Amino acid sequence: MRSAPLPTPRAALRLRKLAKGETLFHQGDATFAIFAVRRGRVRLLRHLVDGNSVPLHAARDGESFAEAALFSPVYHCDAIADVNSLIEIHPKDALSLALDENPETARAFMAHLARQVIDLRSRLEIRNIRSARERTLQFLRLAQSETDRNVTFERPLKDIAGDIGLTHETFYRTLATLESDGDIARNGRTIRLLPRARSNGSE
Amino acid sequence: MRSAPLPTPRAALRLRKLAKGETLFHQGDATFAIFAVRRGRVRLLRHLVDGNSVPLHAARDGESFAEAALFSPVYHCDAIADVNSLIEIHPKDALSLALDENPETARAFMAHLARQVIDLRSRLEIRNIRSARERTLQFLRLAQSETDRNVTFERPLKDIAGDIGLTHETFYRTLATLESDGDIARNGRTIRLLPRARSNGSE
DNA sequence: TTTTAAATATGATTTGGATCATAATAGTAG
DNA sequence: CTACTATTATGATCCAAATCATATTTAAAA
Repeated sequence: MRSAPLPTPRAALRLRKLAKGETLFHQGDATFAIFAVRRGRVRLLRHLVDGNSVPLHAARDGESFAEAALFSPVYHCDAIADVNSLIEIHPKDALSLALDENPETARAFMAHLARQVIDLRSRLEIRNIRSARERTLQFLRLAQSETDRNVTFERPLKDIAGDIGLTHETFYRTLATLESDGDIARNGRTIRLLPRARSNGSE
Repeated sequence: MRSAPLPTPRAALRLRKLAKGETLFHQGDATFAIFAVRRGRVRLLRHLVDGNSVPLHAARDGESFAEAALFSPVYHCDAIADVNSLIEIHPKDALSLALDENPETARAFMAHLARQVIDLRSRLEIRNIRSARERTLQFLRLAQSETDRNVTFERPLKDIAGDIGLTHETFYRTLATLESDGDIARNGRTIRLLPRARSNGSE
């Protein structure tokens, strides 16, 4: 459920390479664009009045970020490349114009945002499950395709573990247990939910 | 950082009371509106092909939900009142028309969604912090007002604990420890971050 | 190819938050 | 005012996931 492309006119889209540690924008800078990560990882960091800072997000491959810049005169956080990254730059003026002039475009952008909201809410919901086993099962259920019951991860399981808030050790172990219990079948990064993998039958 | 109202024309807005357990819509139903919770709580539940179901979200006071219905012919989950609730109904046709005809309105809706995306991402980020103490501190830092360093919770601390993924016992204990360490000052549901409460200075 | 690094995997141990229990306080309903 | 309920609070114990350690396998680089 990665994000769809932003509806920026082709001609206006720019790309920029960021070296590890390089800053894309600073908190307080005038907003000039919103962005998407083509390749790499960008950390968003908010500085507080008391001198502390709070990590807000780490945007990864395929993710857009700083969408709110469209509606704000300044950025509300720093954006710093965590690793060498390739970034799509969607200039505010072009995007804003496209959104105002073309209702189709506006709808596409709204849909993009709405989908993200849904996705993020469900991720939070999954994190409310304490048990590694149940959390993993629910995650797999949500991630499975509509047609077959397979999930294929394009990224290392190690990273998936982080996504759902488990250490990689615990995630590997949990998958091993689920497999030996007959709840899932595995083939590398492809996992199939087996029929017996039902929710806790106690209710 | 509760959500702003949806930009529905006054005349089109409807209200509906839901009794505890009552269903607002079913997965697969044709979409007719998006919603907001005035008072109460609504659970969103997705049914899977394999017969299992996954909780997607629990929308509470002030929250909008099913925003994606604007862009989909059918609902992708059930919505069931968890407790007696009062719901705002924002009919699709009126809202859709308003969005298409008035760029201002469309912008307001986009901003509403974008703000939610930011908020949700930061909540997820906070959940990546394992230590109850650090998670609580970061949460307070994000929640503090821009001007003074106070946070006042309108809801029971018990509920706040759930929001950040801690049991209420642990949350109470953590606050007590932070207070006795001089990291925060408390007055009921108002908490002030004290200057010495800095991030882990090790990096 | 060989070398090196990253991902996958699993064992041993620790620990911090969950759980269970109980109580005091505040808030609400009668 | 009294009774009842929800919230806040704290102690004791437990346990599951984190941590630390160590291989093995896979993938990438030289």
